[in-house]
Amino acid sequence: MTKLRLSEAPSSTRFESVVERLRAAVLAGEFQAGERLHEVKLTSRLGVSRTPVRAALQKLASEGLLDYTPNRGYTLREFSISEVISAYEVRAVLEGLAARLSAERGLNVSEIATLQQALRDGDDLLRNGQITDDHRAQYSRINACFHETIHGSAGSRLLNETVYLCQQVPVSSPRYIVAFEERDVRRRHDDHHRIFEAIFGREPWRAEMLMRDHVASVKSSLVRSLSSPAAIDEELQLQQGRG
Amino acid sequence: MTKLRLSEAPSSTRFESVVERLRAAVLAGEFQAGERLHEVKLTSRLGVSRTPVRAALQKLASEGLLDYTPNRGYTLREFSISEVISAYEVRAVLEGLAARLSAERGLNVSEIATLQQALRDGDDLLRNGQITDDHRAQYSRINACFHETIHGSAGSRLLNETVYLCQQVPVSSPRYIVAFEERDVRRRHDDHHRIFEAIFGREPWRAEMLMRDHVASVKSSLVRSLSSPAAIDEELQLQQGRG
DNA sequence: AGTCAAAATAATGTATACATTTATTGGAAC
DNA sequence: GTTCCAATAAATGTATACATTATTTTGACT
Repeated sequence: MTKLRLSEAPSSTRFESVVERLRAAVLAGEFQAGERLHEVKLTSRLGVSRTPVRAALQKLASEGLLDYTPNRGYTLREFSISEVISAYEVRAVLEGLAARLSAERGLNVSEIATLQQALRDGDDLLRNGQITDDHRAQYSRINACFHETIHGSAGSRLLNETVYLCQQVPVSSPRYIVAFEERDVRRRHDDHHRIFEAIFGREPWRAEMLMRDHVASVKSSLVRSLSSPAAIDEELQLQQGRG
Repeated sequence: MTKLRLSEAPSSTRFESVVERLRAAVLAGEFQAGERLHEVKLTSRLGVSRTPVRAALQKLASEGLLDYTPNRGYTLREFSISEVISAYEVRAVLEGLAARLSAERGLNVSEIATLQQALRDGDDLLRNGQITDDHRAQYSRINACFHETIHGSAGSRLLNETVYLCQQVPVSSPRYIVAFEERDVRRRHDDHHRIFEAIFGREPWRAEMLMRDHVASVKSSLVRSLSSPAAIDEELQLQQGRG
């Protein structure tokens, strides 16, 4: 019945399409921080009526990307550096919890297979000497798969939803892992091996601690990269648009 | 300009009013778990058009109270006992993080005053021998004030939003603290004193650990109370409506 | 009787007109 | 020139008609 899709669901409704297009526009920096997003202007820009636009704005606000004030509409939220950094802190404790719950509950065979495959894929990718941008992009997918499998195996929908919210904070998204250096990638892949062992071996406390430090290390890398002025400019563009 | 209000903002718009009324209806158990919430039926029931009803449904779905499927509408989400319990786990790690960040950053004078007042109010309330239901209701407010002040002092909006989501899980709301026994209330008030000391004394690690265990102890009490079959029935009503 | 398909029904998705609130503009009073 | 208020413009809030999709019903065919 439904056509075979390569990646995601096809946004059957205009509302969903507008959500994706608006989010992409925001993340691409097409609006300034604090800028107001007028419904009617977006209407002409996106070629749909106000109804799906309004719904999309509400959804993006619920994801934390926009601010909303009754009778005054939506504005692009400002993300301070400290807010971005603390998003990693939040994600670290949540993913740590996911690892602990997963270890307490135990992995099923499907989850074990997926995680082991992700580990092997990572091994293969990092075996060769040099790491290209393409490698980094591939590893980003493997990394997402590894983490998502653990989130899922924790068995808490609320936990999944809160982790999702953390990843909606602009620079906090896992895909920005491509910005990191080679030794960081290798180190994090080693982390994955140890985390899997801890969960597989039913060591909740160790799994939590390892995962927590694993995610927090991304924060550290970000802070380190933000130490150079050029990097700060770069990140600020991503966060706040090219204001 | 704006009139003085006793508690909350007055929901100037129909949309906000519908959100509150619908949420109250859901928490009062006026719908069954998995039941569909038809827009048109709610329209006649609430006396407004579909537009604010749709927006309200979307908001409640974003809070995790409803499920949504495109072209098929909204249904009341089912909350399993394990989901409710893990909501406390999530809240525990998040509030633990809030305490740590608060201790790292330091309390300002206003926050110190608020927390000390909450501690004194609790002391006064618990000094007298017996604890009535009215006392419990009062303590519930004091408790909320204490925790909210710490969340705020952590300085992370994402953290506040994720904690809010945890509290939207039906039975997980702090107001259900009234269900607990007297010695639990006293024990938790003692926790508050120690947590304040840890934050005030800039001991991040200790503050996190204490707060985490503090919130997790609520989970333990809930699990204990769920051990008796009668209590299980009671909680299930709260969760799933009187289906 | 059972199964399947087409028609009818009813729900959600969308566009749009109107209502209400907010923001802007212009001018009178000081 | 500044301040304030009224008038205007423009934005969001709401209702509703229509479009599209999902569900149910009906009836023909096996």
